[in-house]
Amino acid sequence: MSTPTPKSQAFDTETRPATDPPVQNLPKVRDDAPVSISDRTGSNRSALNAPSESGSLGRQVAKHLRSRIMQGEFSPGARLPSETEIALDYGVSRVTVRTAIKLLESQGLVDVRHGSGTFVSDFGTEIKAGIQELRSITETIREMGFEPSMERHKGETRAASEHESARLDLMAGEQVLDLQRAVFADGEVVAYSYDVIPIKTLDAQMLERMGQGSVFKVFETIGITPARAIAELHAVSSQEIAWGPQKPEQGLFLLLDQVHFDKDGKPFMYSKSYFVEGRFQFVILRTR
Amino acid sequence: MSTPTPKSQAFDTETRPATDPPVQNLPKVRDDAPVSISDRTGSNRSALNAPSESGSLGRQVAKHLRSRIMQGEFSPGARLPSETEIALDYGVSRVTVRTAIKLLESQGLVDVRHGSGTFVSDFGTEIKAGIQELRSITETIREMGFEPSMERHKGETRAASEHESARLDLMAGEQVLDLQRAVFADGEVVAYSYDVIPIKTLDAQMLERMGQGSVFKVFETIGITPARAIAELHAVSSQEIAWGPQKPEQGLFLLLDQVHFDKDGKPFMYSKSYFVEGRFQFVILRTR
DNA sequence: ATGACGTAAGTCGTCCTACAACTCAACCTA
DNA sequence: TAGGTTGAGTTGTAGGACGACTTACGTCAT
Repeated sequence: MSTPTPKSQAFDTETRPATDPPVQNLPKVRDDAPVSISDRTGSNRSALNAPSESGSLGRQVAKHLRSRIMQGEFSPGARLPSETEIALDYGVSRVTVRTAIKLLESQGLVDVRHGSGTFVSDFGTEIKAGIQELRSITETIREMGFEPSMERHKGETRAASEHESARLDLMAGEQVLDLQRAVFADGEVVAYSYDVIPIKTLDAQMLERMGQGSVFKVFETIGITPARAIAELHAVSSQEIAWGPQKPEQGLFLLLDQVHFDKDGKPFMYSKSYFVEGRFQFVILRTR
Repeated sequence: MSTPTPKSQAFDTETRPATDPPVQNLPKVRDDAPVSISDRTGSNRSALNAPSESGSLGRQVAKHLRSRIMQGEFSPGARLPSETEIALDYGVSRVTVRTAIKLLESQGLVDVRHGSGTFVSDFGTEIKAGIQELRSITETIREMGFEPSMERHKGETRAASEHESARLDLMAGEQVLDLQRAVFADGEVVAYSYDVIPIKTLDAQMLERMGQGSVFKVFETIGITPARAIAELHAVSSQEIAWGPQKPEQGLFLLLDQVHFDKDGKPFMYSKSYFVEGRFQFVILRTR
């Protein structure tokens, strides 16, 4: 990156070809050299450039702030540095910092008070098991301090049911992978997962790998990133759901019936997750 | 407040004086007379100033846009006007519009695409029963197109249990109002609500009014505005919960066990709402 | 001393202006 | 016709300025 095109300044590495100044528009000058600059101690300026493309700057900052909060750098109730300070720290504009903070606020992580400051929400850290955050079950379990594991009970291809076709936006009778697994936390069963995945999005090799570990990991390798899920909640009492030696006696479950969408709005998985009542704490932060 | 301090300028009126080049900078005068100005046709400029104090400008705009979307002015998948247009329409800056849109985005109502525009989310309108939106049950029922009603089954004062004291941050043995009600939609029972409210926040007159209608309405009259709730979800199977002629046979409920907080972070109500399974659709939009 | 009041500094909210980065469709060229 | 280029439109970020609110502190009269 010879002539440092100010694109995403700061966090280097970036899309731009290493070759030369892309002739943007007109004589857009801006001859400043937005790099170098001696590193102030404690600066978070270079902390952002994630693995690869991580969304907008604001989201990157939000992500980083979030992890700082989660790791206890700011304890619940504590005040964050002012927006201006944070902006200087990360080397971004205050506008960007504000979008980041707005995001965290909407997630209930912080609490912005006009004229006073931004404070870490009192719950905040407990919330991380919250449903509204889209993440895989295994991921959630691990963050709660347990060791997740899975056991495949069934994994076969079949034609999609009418209901499934509707949810996944498929042709009638299209083939799907029917995956049934038990989910464990520290060896204790916490949920039974029924996943349905359209075959067409997978090649043969994927089918096997879907069994063990996180399904989402496999999706990532083929460029499918989960962006949203729309979920329905139900209480279920049935003996037909669980299996195996740890099958719970009373057969009472909290059902999360959800369709997953990628960032283009295309559905790529339909799953019913039956959580054994009492083994898993679901928390929702409701805001206005 | 004699001298009309320009507080929330904008609607009604307008920031800039129609007179002449605003001097800005140092001698901060601002001698404008903040009224008049003919109404452009179709302008939403004056649509904001709600009942009274409605939060920041950005939130007001968000609220108004939200209702426009809900009322079908923009159908799912449709593109909203550009940020600049909306800003002109409401007579606010683009920054403000952006904060509003960010809010709607975080609620899953719209979908912002860089370089392309802002689109109404495909689900969007279904979501309005979503849990993460904090609103009273009656409000939710009404928005779903049913007529809500309530029936008080019990309403007495007693000492708070240990568990309740912990949740509500009370002294041991403090008095609370124990309210038990059945919730109906178009005459059909959909939920059983167990509410616990500290007495100290109420006067005698309030106690009666708590019985009928929305509890939140009563709270509003004494200046308590619900800002957040932290809720736990459970599946419950029991015959001890419901009562009355419409008592459901199988006794299967989705329990929303929640503590409500006002904007200062003080808990003011602890409630357990048992929703009769199958009668009420809970939808959650999960995002990352 | 004490309490009411005004003042000033700090911080979030909004505005303005100017670009940068991205998308999409129309156009042009090979 | 196929493919690349251009340009207009839209969201994202920057920077500077000021309004509105909160808080702490100092002043002053009691």
